[in-house]
Amino acid sequence: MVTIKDIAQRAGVAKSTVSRYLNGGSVSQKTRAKLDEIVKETGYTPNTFAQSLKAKHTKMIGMIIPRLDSYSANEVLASIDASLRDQQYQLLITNANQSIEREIENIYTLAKQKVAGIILMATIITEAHRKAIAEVDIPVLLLGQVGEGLHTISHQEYEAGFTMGSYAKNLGHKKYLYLSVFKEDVAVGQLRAQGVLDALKEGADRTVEVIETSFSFQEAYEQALVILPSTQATFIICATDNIAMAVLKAAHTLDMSIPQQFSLAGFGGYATTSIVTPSITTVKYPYKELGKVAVEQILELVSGKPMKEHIALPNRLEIRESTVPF
Amino acid sequence: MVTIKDIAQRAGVAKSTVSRYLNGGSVSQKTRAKLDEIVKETGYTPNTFAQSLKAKHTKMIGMIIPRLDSYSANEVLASIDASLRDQQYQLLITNANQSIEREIENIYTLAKQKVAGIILMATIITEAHRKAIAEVDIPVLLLGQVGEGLHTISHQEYEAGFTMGSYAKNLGHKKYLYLSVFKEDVAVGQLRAQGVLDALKEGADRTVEVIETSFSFQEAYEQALVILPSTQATFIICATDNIAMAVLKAAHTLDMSIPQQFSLAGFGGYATTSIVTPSITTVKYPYKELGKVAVEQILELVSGKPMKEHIALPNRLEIRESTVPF
DNA sequence: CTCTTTATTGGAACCGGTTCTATTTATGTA
DNA sequence: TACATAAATAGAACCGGTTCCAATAAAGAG
Repeated sequence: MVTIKDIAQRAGVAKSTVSRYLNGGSVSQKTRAKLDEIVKETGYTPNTFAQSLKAKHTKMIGMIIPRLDSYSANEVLASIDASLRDQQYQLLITNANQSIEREIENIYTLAKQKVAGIILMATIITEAHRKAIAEVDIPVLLLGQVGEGLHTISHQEYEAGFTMGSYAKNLGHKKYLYLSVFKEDVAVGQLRAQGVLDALKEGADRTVEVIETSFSFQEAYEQALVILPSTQATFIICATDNIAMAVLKAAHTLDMSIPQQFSLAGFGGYATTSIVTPSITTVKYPYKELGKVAVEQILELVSGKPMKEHIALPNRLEIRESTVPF
Repeated sequence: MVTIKDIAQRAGVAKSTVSRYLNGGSVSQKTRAKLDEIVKETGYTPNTFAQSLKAKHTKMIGMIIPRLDSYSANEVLASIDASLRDQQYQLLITNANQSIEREIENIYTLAKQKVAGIILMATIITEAHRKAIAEVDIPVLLLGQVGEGLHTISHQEYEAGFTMGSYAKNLGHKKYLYLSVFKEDVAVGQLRAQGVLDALKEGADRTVEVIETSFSFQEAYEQALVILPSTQATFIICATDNIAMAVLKAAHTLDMSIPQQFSLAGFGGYATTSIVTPSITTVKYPYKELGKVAVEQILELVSGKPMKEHIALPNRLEIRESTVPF
């Protein structure tokens, strides 16, 4: 392997000169030309580790995702990857596999890799998260969830819920079922739910039942099989498209027809919701945009500039076949 | 930041002793106990970069995936991530975004990160691939595709095709349509296709039409909209489940019913194929197993042990609602 | 044609570890 | 008790870069 020393020897200069040449310091035309040639000839590239030993950090951004098979995470990831590339940064992805411990652990692991910044897609923010973030002394950007006092980019969850609730209300339905997720998840379990409920609140002849289910397709499916036969609801709103898909499948299994027996809607804008029959009404989130903004912001943070503590992106209702007037 | 020097000073020993302590060299009970305490107290962890400077490689395995939104890639990824963790290795994921150039580029990038080994999910193996693999001097394991002279773990593609073909033949259909992908893809475009065709070959009253389409859902969908109205086929086999889903959607759009008008089958065992209606007959690939074996093998290679050049995993036909006898 | 000022350059120290060698200390054996 | 052998340790060199400082060379001013 060719090192800076080899280059220096070949060129007959000190290695500090080569280092300056590589990093844009003052070097004469003559030596620059000579080095240009030698570097090209030898195909020399500096050893990243030697560089990072002294440098405070690398040209890498670490990203922690909750699971590898999440549609939304992958959409965001793809966008972040592309944007980061434009800025000559490398993306280092680690998987927390739905475990809070692994999330924390990965923060430290990435810090050890001396990434310049960390983008964290968490589901909940615990004290341990805050402690880790404070300790690593690397900018951390939260994605999707809001963390008091931490830099955050998220979706307008409350508004999404409210939009969906209002849409449903205007269709004239009286009995609603909202399939939510655990409350510890602030973005989905609280804000999104609250938006829906607030929109549907007024009016005495309207009832909204809320049942808690899981992000997992399989679990939601099994629960739906139990709930559907007895529900009075003519409009079912699910906290995620994944849950909506599970309800759809359960309906098929039970031989119930949508939207004849009940309307169905979800959140997320997952690609599959437009493929199934009937296609499912959903709120489409701008994942690509989220990724783009996230990269802009983390790089700002990395370069020491301040950012607004919290940025929330708007979303859009997408009406499809699964919802009809009462 | 606390360094090995600090630890050494506190303990009143040389840093070489601390290094030995950390790496399991010979250290007396007394010093070991003292160091145990000091390390715990200070929360010291060695600087990875300093370690990697001398070490030939790190405890990281790099993985290059073709796209971030591929179901199969994610399944494999999840499994590899878990297995690698068990072995105290870190997984570094990079996305080639369907570009051959980026695949090559990522091989070099990962090499610069001094990963111990690289797992490459490529679609085709070019000369540039071989050149890069030879140059980086790091074990590279091919996943999914077979590369002459390179270490490979793949699926039994031909057998999968043959199984599906035989199954279809036994249902008594006469006219088949096989939606394939570009031939440069050896695993899917050649082997899988050949298996299907070979199974369906014999018999004079049987016809098989082959049309080439794309891995992309959208493109396959648009093509299906054109093909379906005029096809005579009563059994459509798609090279991937993704394509099968596209055909299903096109059928819905065109108001054609499956399996009444034609049977439909795919390959892959994607989760969504069991969710849609009708659920789609497919060949289920053991992604988890593939990941597990891949980790075993790459670690063998990393430790210098030889492996069989080519390992191919078996798969299994999964019969669902979308296919019926003629 | 000197004297400053500025642009280049070389050398040494350093980043935080690992590893080799020589030395000291402990242990076992005759 | 003396001697051989094994275990533990210190010190120095090294990995491949960056950075600081002093020295030299080139350029501009008087």
